Amino acid sequence: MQMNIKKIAEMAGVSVSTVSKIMNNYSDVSEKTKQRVLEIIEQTGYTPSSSAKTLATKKSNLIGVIFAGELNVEFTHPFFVEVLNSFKKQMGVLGYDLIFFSNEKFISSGDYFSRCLHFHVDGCVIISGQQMEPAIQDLDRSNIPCIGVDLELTGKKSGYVMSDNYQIASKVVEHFYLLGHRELGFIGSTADSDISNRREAGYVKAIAGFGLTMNPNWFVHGDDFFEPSGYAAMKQLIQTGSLPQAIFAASDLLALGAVRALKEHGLRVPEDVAIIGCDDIEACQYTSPTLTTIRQNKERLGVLAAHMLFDLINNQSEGGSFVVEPALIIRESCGSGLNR
Amino acid sequence: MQMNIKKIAEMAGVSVSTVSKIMNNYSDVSEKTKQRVLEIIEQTGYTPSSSAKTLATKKSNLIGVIFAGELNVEFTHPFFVEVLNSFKKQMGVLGYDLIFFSNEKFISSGDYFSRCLHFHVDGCVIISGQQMEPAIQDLDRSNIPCIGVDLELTGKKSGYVMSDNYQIASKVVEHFYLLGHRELGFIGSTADSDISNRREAGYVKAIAGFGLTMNPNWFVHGDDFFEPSGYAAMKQLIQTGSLPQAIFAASDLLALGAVRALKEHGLRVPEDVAIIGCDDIEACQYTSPTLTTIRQNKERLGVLAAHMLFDLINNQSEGGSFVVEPALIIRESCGSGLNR
DNA sequence: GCAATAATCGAAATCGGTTTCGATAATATC
DNA sequence: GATATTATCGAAACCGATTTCGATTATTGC
Repeated sequence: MQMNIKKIAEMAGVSVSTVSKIMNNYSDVSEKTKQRVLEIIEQTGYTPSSSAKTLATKKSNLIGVIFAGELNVEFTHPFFVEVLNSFKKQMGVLGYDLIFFSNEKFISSGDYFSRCLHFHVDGCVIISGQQMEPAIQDLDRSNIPCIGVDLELTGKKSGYVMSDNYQIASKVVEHFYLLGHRELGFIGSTADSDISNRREAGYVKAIAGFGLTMNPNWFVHGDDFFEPSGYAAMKQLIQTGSLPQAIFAASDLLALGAVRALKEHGLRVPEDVAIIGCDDIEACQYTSPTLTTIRQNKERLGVLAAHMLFDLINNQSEGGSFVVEPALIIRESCGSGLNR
Repeated sequence: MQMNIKKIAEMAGVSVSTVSKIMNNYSDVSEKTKQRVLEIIEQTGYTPSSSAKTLATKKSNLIGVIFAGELNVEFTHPFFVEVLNSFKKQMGVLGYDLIFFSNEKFISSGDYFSRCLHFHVDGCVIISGQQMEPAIQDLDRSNIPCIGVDLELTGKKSGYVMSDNYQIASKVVEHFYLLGHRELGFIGSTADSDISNRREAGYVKAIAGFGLTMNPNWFVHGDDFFEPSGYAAMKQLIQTGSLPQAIFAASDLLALGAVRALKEHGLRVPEDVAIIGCDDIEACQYTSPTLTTIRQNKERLGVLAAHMLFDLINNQSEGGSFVVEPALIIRESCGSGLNR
C-alpha cells in the first residue's frame, strides 16, 4: 500500500509535522520518538513524494540537461556523452538527479526556459557546439543557474567549461613543427560551429607563433564533424593538386575521413601526409594507422561542470569559466613520435 | 515575475478552476473567456508547475531510465546509447520527458523502486545486459510499468525488447558455413552476462543445426565486452596451439581485441582466421580489416520499447516482449562476402 | 517548591494545481 | 410566459509535503 506522511504520523501516534521534521533532521524532536518513527518508516518503505516536497520548498534536486543545436547527435555524440557521464556521476554525488527534456510538444518550440520553470529544476547544463540559439539566450539571461559545455554562457547565474582550444591547436602545431613539417593544412566543420572556429583560430595563431606562414588553400571545411565530411574535404584538397605536409582535423572523424580519401588516392599516412585528429574517440585506437590526436579531459570537464553548477545553485559562486588542458596522444598517423 | 494559476485567474477575472479547465481542454468553458485567458497566458509566459500537477493528478509524464548492472558503462555504452537515443525521441513524441536516477544517496543502495515512487514516474525503462539484480526484481514485480532492454522482465506490468540472439548466431554460422568454414570458435564475456550467454547458446544451437560439431576448446571468455578482454581471450586461444577457421565474438570490441592479438602473432584476418563481431559499432568501419558484424536494429528497439511502455502505462497492453531481427553486415574480416 | 528556561510537539497555513458538484445564466420547448 | 434543459462558471476539498509559531511539558536554578 502506498504510504504518505499522514499515515506514518498516525501509525507512530505523532503529528505530520513531527514526521517531516524527522525526515529533514530538525533538532526539536526527541531521540525516542525519532527512533520510533524511523522504524515505522523503515518497515513500511515510505518514500516522500518529490512533487509535494518540490511544491513546498521550491527545490527539486533536479538538474535539466539540454542538448542544443543539432538534434541528431544527443546521446550518440562520442565526446559530449563522456562529459555527460562524468557530469552525471558527480552530480549524483552532490545529491541531484538528471532530467532530460524530450517532450516534443514543448521541445520542438525550443522553449527550454519554460521547461526549466515547469520542472522547477535547480539548475541546468547546456551541451552544444553550435552558436547560441535565442532559446538558450533566454536561459542564460534568467536566474536559473546554467553551465555550458563548449558553450560560452555569460549570464549572471551562468558559467561554462571547455577545453583550451588555443592550447589544443598549439600542441598540434608544436608536434608538427618538431617533426619537421612546415606546410600545415586544416580540415574544419561549418562556419557556424563555434568549436571548429575556435580551433581554427587557435591553429592560425599557433602557426604564426611558430614563425610559419599559413596557406589558405590548405584550409578546407566540411558540412559537419562526421567522417564523410572529412572524406569530402580531403578530396577537395587533393583535387587542387597541392597538398600540405601535415593536416589538423577539428575532429577525429573528420581525420578518419581524410585518411580514407588519401588512401583511396594512393597516398600514405603518415609518409605522404601526417594527420592529427581531435577528441580521442575510441575508434582512434583501432584504425589503420592508429590516429594521433588531442584528447580532451572529458572526465574533468564533467566534474568541473558539476561543481560549478553546484556552487552557482548554492550562491557560492558568481559564475565564470573553467578551461581545461588538453593532451597530445601520439599514435601512428604522424609517424614516429617523440614523446611530448 | 513568476506566474501561477491564481494570478492568471485574477488577471482574467475568472476563477482558478476555469483557468485549469482551459489548460486541460475541458468543454464547459465558453469560447470567449477561453480566448481571453489564453491571451493572458501567452502574454505572461505562464507555465504550470509540474510538481503541483503531479501532486494533484498522480501522473508525472516522466519516464525513469535505469542503467542496471555495470555502473561504468551508462552513457558511454555504444549499443545502449543508441537504443536510448531512439527511445528518448519516440517517448518525446508521445509526450514524455526522461529522468535519470543519479543521486548517489539513493542509487548506491540500488533502491530504484523507491526512486520511482518518489518521482511518481509513469513508467520506466531498464537497460542492462546483466542478470537481474534483486532491486530490479522489486520493480519488475511492482505495478509500475517497466520495459527491459536486453533484460527479460516478466512482471504483470512489464515487458521487454531485445534482438533475436538465436537469429544473430544463426546468421553468423550460416555466413561462415557458406564461406566454407567448418571449425568455429567463440569469444564471449563472463558467465553472468545474459547477452553473452544467449548468443553463445544460439551459436551452439546453430552449429548443430548446420550439422557441424562444436569444439569446446575453441570457446573462450573474457571479463567483459571490451577490447582488452577480446585480446586476452584470443591470446589464450592462440596458446592452446589449435585455432578454429572462424570466430564469432559476442561484441565488436571483443572482435577487435581478437584481431589485434592475431595480428600480433603474425596471423592474418581473414586469410588465417575469419572474424565476425556483434553490434556494429561505429569503429567497425574504420578498422583494418573493417569488421564484418551483426547489426542490431537499435532504432527499432528504442521505438518499440517506447510504444510498449506507452501502452502499458495506458493499460492498453498486458506486457510481453518484442524480438527484433538482426542484420549481417558484410565487410572485410571474413573475406569476400557473398551478399546474404 | 516555584519561577524561569529549554525541550518537545502539533495546529494550521501554504505551495500550485485538479476535480467534483452545485449555482446561476442562457436557451429551448410547448 | 412558465418550465425544462443546457451551457458556463466558481467554491471548496484535496494531493503530500514544509514551516512557523504557539502550547505544553520537562528541566533547571535558587
